[in-house]
Amino acid sequence: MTIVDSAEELGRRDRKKLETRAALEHAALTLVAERGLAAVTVEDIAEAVDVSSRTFFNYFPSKEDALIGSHQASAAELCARLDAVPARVPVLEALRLMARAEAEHVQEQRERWLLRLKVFEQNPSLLPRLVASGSETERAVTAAVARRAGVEPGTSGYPELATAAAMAAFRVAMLRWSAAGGRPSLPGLVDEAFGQLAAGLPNP
Amino acid sequence: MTIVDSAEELGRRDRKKLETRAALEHAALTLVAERGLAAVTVEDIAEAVDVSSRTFFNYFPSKEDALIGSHQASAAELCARLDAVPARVPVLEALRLMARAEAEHVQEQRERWLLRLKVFEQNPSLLPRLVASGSETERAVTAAVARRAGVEPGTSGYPELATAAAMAAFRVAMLRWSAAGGRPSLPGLVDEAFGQLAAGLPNP
DNA sequence: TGAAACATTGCAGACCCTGAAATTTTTCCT
DNA sequence: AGGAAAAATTTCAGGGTCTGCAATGTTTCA
Repeated sequence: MTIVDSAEELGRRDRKKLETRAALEHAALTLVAERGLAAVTVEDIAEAVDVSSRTFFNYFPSKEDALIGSHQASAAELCARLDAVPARVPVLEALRLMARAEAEHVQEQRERWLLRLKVFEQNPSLLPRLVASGSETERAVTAAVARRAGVEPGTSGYPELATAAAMAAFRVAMLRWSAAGGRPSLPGLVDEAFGQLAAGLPNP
Repeated sequence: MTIVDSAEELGRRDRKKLETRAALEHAALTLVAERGLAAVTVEDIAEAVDVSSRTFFNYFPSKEDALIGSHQASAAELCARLDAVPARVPVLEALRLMARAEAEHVQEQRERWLLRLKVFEQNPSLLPRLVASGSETERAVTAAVARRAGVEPGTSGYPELATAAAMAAFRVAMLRWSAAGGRPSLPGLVDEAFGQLAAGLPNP
């Protein structure tokens, strides 16, 4: 949405850049879905888009990053969503709202994400990166949680745990959604996971 | 402990293998702690132990794996611990006991683990691998949880979520322990994290 | 001791990723 | 339109990771 909207305000150059980036991403996803991660080289991907391999690395720092894509919510975006929730709302509830918003964002790009998740399932080495466990996003969200909870980071462990648990809930919801072919409502699955968390993970 | 015990029943060959493996692990950890992950090559590590780089790859499939080490509880071991807990104990409580046992195991190798965790903190790209994100261990534990909870895996999402949350709790406890220089009791920190989980992560 | 089993090594090679310089394309200004 | 400035792409060179394969040692056991 953001991309499409702003694309019309961009010059030819930046439009082409976005196109190339999207094409590389798409080629990477489809090729890896077909052959598996190990059987696809960067050169394959670059050739499918008809650019040099060096150009690929101008867009993505690694082969994996092309699969993860830039669709990932940026740390700043997630934190902004979190900060937008009134302070009286409990932390876990605020995290749930953040995750819901992200889930709706994902559902808007159904096909793309279902393909991506299929690739992730078939290549488990990519799984940890889901939801940006790059520890950059996690760190930022953790800091935002610490602010909200009124706790100094690094002492109680609460912000770290709440953030990690929320990420886990989101990841589980995404994988269930994917496993069910994208049939159920993703925000619904997110709510369900957060509900179990809030209830203290009682026996089902 | 397992290693030391069984070492005396092994022949010279296997004893030397364990020695070489441990030496490579130790060299990798100390070198990376000194210079950082990117500034240490496999050849550096191999040379420090006086073997060829090719031999390094006979022991570890990648540079990172030498840092993670084989001290990680194997999937089978973790599941065995989980299965050993009486069935009437709630799932989360059983996971807590499993994590505690693992924590005690870690504390027995204090220095080694503190060095490892220091390296992990300084090289965040390694963090996702902590607690066996190999998704092999996670899968096995998830299956054990599903069995215990009497749920068919892949439908409710409960086993996946409970496992992921437990792993997160363990990871947070480990990092807090490391950040505090290994002063607090690791099992205590684990208990604390699981306590917060069981309480539904209420605002602190 | 001799043979089988196994560990180590050197070598060739594919692949990943980076820096720097050369080339082409796009933009912008007159 | 014309041409200079800016930016993207490409080529090239090179270091690092990791894998087969064949050769060479070393350990084990009969």
